[in-house]
Amino acid sequence: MFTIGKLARQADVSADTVRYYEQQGLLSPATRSAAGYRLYDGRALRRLHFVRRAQQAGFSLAEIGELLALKQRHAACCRDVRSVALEKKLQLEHKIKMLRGLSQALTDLIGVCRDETRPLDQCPILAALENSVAQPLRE
Amino acid sequence: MFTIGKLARQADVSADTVRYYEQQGLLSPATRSAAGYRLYDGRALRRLHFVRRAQQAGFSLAEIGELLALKQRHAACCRDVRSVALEKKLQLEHKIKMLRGLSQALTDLIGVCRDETRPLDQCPILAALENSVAQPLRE
DNA sequence: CTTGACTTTGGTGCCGACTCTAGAGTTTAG
DNA sequence: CTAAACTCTAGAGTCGGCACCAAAGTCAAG
Repeated sequence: MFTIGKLARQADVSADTVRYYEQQGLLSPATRSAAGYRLYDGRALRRLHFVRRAQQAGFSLAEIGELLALKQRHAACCRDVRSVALEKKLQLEHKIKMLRGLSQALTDLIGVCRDETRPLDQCPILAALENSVAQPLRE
Repeated sequence: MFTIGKLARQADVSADTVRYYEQQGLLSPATRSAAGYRLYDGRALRRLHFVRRAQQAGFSLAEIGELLALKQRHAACCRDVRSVALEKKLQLEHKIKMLRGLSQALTDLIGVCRDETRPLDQCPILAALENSVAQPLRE
């Protein structure tokens, strides 16, 4: 059993973050010491790692909460987890498309600027921004 | 000369948004009426369009502030604008790479889950999240 | 002249994931 | 025994880009 600081160091997060996760219902101490210190065990450490890794995989804390809830319910099966992941992947790809649209719009803007020494009032980038921008992707 | 509501409608934003832009130093009224109403002219409208289009191109309000500041300085030239745009494009592409890494990590996770009816305690997705996740891209 | 639409200011709230503060109590190393 | 390091709670602050509110003043139509 170890205190919050040791837990936090092992997962490379701050103690504040651990307390925040607890407040969000993602992680709770195995028990408390007589003085009220949170005490964690190996399971808590694994759970904290789970949270961090799920974050690295792009899940929000709320979504991680769902995953953890699924883990609890024995009625749930692997398909449920898989569909959460699929849904998240769709969201990610949508976002990527939007960003690619933005990137392309910038490429267009940069492309129209040939003579870099031109004074600003003739800058085609600024002119393009005043009139219109290559449509990214509509949301 | 028109009041804030008319300006806002012409650019399809709310009057609150226009005031917010003013507070951020992006846009100010040409003058005020005797009663203190903000009064805008065509230049303000063009500027507001500029702000919105630059947003569509992926610039934050702070970055748009830089672009506008460049427009003011006559010493600046087209190259300066171009380099702001290039920088922004690099940031965008970095973000896209990160997201693609996430998406790939999710693909991997989804891929290991073959038998969807398996009970949760054998779910390979959850197992993978407990142990490690395909490294996205390190920030 | 009244009604309703508009505008003003200053303020608060929202999302997400923390981060920091203050003041008090606890544990540990020397 | 003392000083440093740690932990507790509750609450506020951060970032960006607004939305929403109230109370009061102003303007245009009928």
